[in-house]
Amino acid sequence: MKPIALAIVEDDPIIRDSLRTFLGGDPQFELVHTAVSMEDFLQTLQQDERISPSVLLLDIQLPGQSGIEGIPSIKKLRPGIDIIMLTTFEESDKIFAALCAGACSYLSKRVSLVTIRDAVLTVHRGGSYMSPSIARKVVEHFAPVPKKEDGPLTARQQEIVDCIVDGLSYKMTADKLGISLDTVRTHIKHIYQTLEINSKGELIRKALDKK
Amino acid sequence: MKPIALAIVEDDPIIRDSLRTFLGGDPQFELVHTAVSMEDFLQTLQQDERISPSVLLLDIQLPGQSGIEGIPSIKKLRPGIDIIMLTTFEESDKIFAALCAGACSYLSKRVSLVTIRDAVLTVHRGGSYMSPSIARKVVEHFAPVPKKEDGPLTARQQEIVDCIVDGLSYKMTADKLGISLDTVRTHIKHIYQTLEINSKGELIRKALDKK
DNA sequence: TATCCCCTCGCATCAAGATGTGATAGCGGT
DNA sequence: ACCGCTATCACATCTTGATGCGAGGGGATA
Repeated sequence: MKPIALAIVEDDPIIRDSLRTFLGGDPQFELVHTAVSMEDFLQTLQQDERISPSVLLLDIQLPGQSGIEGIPSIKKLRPGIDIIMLTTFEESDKIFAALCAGACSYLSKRVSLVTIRDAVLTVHRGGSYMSPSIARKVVEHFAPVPKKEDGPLTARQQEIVDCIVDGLSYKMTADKLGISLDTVRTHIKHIYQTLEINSKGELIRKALDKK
Repeated sequence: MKPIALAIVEDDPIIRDSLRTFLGGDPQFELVHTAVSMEDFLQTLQQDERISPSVLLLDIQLPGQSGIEGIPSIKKLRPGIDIIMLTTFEESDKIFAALCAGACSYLSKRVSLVTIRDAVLTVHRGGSYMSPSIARKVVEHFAPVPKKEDGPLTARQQEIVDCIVDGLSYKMTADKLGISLDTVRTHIKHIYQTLEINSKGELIRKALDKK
């Protein structure tokens, strides 16, 4: 089994050294690079093509460019790299920003070195490890609340909305539903009042959002 | 420490019994109910208010109503319950459907009983445990691919699109960007030509689709 | 320099949408 | 029988959007 090429970007010397010692001393890993800032790391990747870690432990809070901001640049230079974010805080915003940018795991720094080691192994096997509390935030993103309420619109109103969202004009909608143009207008009026909006654009967005 | 009230819904007698034996024999848990189908379980919840598990292990593949379909009903009867899905397969569709319905963890049945036990404890502490391969699918949902291809629009055009999609009118867009209404119109015109569309509605849908 | 693309702006016109006032009719519940 | 809700339609008015024609300035490039 070839060792896993590993890189670390972390500004705190204490944490950096403890990671370096623990992971670097493990024959499963080969610590190919350690940097103290995004700028540092990116420059190294650019200058030396041979440095190609397969997993990166990346601090989220860095002086200068933050870890999250740097992810796109890293991915551009080494597309296949798997990124594990390390963080002190567990703010939802940061979590989602990091995941959207392309991170594949998100760990609180409070976890043990063993957990971090296992996370690296897991990620390298194509998995993903999340701290439990972070995972919970992620799943809550999918089901913000048992708010499965289908809009407070009547069946007829929903039909009109569907037509509009399908790109039909009022006229075409009227034809399709076999009613008059003015009736469509009236429905739209009521729909706007109900949804507290006032333009077709907002209607389409609302309708598309909840799908 | 009070034991965690636990329920199990699982049709396979072998898995059900092994869960029952292992978890039921652990003093950390109190196994308040075991059902073989959704229908069974829902009926029990309805008939006996006292049965109020705080964590539910729910098979996804059940005869009759599936586990996913049943989640809304369960949540309606016992809103506070934390649901851990158990599954044989790891299809993205099912995973997301379950999470959207309100499940808070998702486990492959291949994992060990110890892992399942730990997942229950984790969930009860307000966390969430995901099998690594499932977690990976979840994170990929956020960053489908480094497919950051911004449409064939110029930077300026994209700014206008963003405004429109944000619900602004041409007038408001013009004000926000500090240009004239006519200029916005001109941009829109070009954007429509480029994207081969001819209405604000289509623009919004296109823009929203690729996000 | 000549050329091309992009951003900017103006005017004009017609279509589409937003909004108000009002009216008729059916259906279900009190 | 009366009330409330929904669906239907009409007319009027004003705003917004779609589109065509034209034009000047700036930057990049051949």
